[in-house]
Amino acid sequence: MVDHNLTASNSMDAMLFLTDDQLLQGIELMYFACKGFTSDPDLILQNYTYGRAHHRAVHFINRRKGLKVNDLLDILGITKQSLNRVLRQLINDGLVESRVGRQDKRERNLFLTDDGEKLERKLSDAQRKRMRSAYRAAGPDAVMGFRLVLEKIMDGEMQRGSIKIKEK
Amino acid sequence: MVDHNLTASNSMDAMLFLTDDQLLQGIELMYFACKGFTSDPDLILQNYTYGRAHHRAVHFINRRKGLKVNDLLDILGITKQSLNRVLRQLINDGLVESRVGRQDKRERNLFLTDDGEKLERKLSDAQRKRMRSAYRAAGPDAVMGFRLVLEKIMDGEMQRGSIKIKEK
DNA sequence: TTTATAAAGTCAATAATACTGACATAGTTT
DNA sequence: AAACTATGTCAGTATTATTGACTTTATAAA
Repeated sequence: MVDHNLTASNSMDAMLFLTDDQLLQGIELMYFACKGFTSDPDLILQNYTYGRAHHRAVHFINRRKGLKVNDLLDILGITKQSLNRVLRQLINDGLVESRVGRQDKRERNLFLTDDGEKLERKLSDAQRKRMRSAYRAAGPDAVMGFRLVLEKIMDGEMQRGSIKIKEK
Repeated sequence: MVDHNLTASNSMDAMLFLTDDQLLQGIELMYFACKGFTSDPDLILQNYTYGRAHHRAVHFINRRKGLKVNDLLDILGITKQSLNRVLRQLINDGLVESRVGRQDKRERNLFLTDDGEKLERKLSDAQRKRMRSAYRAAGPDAVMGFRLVLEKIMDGEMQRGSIKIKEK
């Protein structure tokens, strides 16, 4: 096993953590964890006429209630034509409400209806359950590390402008 | 900031780490990190006639040299019809070699050719670079935690049989 | 040795999600 | 009034996945 009783500034860290093989292992770990993470909601979604795209939309509308269509486009990183198909379905089915903006009437603020919240709940419960048991099993210190590394992975992306999240 | 100077058995951990909001934040973090992780190779692949599916195949053939077609199917979790299209292209283009099994001649062992290794290298270099800088920035302890949590997330999946990795 | 099973490969039809390009409508700015 | 912005829509296409049916070749079992 790798001795991790080191500080980040220790000159040995490169040898211990940054070999190509170690990095590839990390990459694979990410791949499988990502896959595992979408599998629970996917199973649930099979009983609906919805897919992952609907899940993502519902998730972010729930997390940033009242966000604008453009905000959602930026977050998801897809074209408006792609989002439109999904959003139209969700609105027609009464899961999402699109309210005309109060200041700027061109804008539409998106909200989940009660039914939309029900679906969101159903989908995220499965993921939360998995996340909770992983967090519990790994312990608080590991969770801090997990979050930190993921944030650092994202940092590179943010700098490239591929992920845009407007913080108000 | 959250005080993480705790042990995993501390009874406060639930309150500190396992609120629905904390869990949703973790879920979001996973989403963005996964997205960031595929974006570098995606950019490279735009210059080819290949997509993510080819990348995944090339990655695992490199990581488990000589693996059988069925092994690759299990790892990727797709149908053989889906894999076949990808594999056929890679073989025709001379990036992957398919050798008849020595003991069981029904089996095909898959290997990367020199050209295949070149592409694999090109694709994984981008990901390794990102992983390396994230690991460096986060530090060794965080990396241990990162790996541990990801493994725990996968554990649930393995138990469900959704991910099958045959260890020899 | 015939029969059954297994590994791999193929063809066809379909679905979900994304893309580009073109265009429309309503509202805001200049 | 003209230009721009936010949203919505239609049409066509690409990638990656699916299911179902079938073939070929090789191994295992009766």
